[in-house]
Amino acid sequence: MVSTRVTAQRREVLSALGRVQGFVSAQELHALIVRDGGQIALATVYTLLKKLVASEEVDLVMTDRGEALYRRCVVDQHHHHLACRSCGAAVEVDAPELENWANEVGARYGYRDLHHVLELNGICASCRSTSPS
Amino acid sequence: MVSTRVTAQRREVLSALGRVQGFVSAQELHALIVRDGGQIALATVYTLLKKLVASEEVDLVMTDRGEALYRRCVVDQHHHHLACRSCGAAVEVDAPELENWANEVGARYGYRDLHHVLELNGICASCRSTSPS
DNA sequence: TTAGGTGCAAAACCTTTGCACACAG
DNA sequence: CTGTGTGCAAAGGTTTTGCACCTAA
Repeated sequence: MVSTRVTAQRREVLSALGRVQGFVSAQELHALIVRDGGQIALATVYTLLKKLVASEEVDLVMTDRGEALYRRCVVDQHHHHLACRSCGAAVEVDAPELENWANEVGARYGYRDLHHVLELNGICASCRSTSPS
Repeated sequence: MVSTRVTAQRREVLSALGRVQGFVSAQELHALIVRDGGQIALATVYTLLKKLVASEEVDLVMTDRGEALYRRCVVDQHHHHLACRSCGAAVEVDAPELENWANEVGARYGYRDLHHVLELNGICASCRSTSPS
């Protein structure tokens, strides 16, 4: 069976994600949980986050340094991210037209069961004023 | 002095970047160069790519798996791919509206130097008739 | 009872670094 | 000559995996 057990660790991770605003790395999340008295292994944090991302309960963004940042999904529908390559600040963006366009294109070429991934990134205003480059 | 020497390796990297469409990882680029008879160390590929990114001659994006992907900076519009998850067959697709939309969204949130990566995938017609999943 | 969850440590991964040698300018 | 570039291997960081034990349902 593909059930999902409610363990203390799972509760800790979800709780910690709820206590944080914005994105957090797996390591930071683990540190936060332990710091607050929770008991959980780093590997378990990774495992849980991976599942949460797979089930679309958590958003994932990558840093320029190759670090994964996680955040509890705010919006319930399919959306994309506009992320800052410098500080990681991200905004959720809807792209209704894109969804339609993707399906049209897929249909045109006979593709079914379509998925799409869109990643938008740039340098946000505050980073531009902070680091003159 | 901060000069830039034209070495065989540097030429190889630039040449390889030119031969590739879209984004490539450092490792793939290294493999490509070696495969084509070039002689270069993986570490050197990383070193060169890092410099090229710093000097804005090359674009950088991160994968969900924490892998860095590089692409030679080009001003002309790029295209996207519609790939089959089963057999890998891919079609090149233009998305002129997407380019505009991406820039609009970026501007709305004060983001500059925008990049975007769009990946479309599905199951192609021939795979659907061949393998009944 | 039993299948999924957890912890630990080792392994896998990509990337960076230290240092000696090579070579473009 | 000079100092940048290169190669190698070892080290760095993050994430995954193997395996034995644990536990929610």
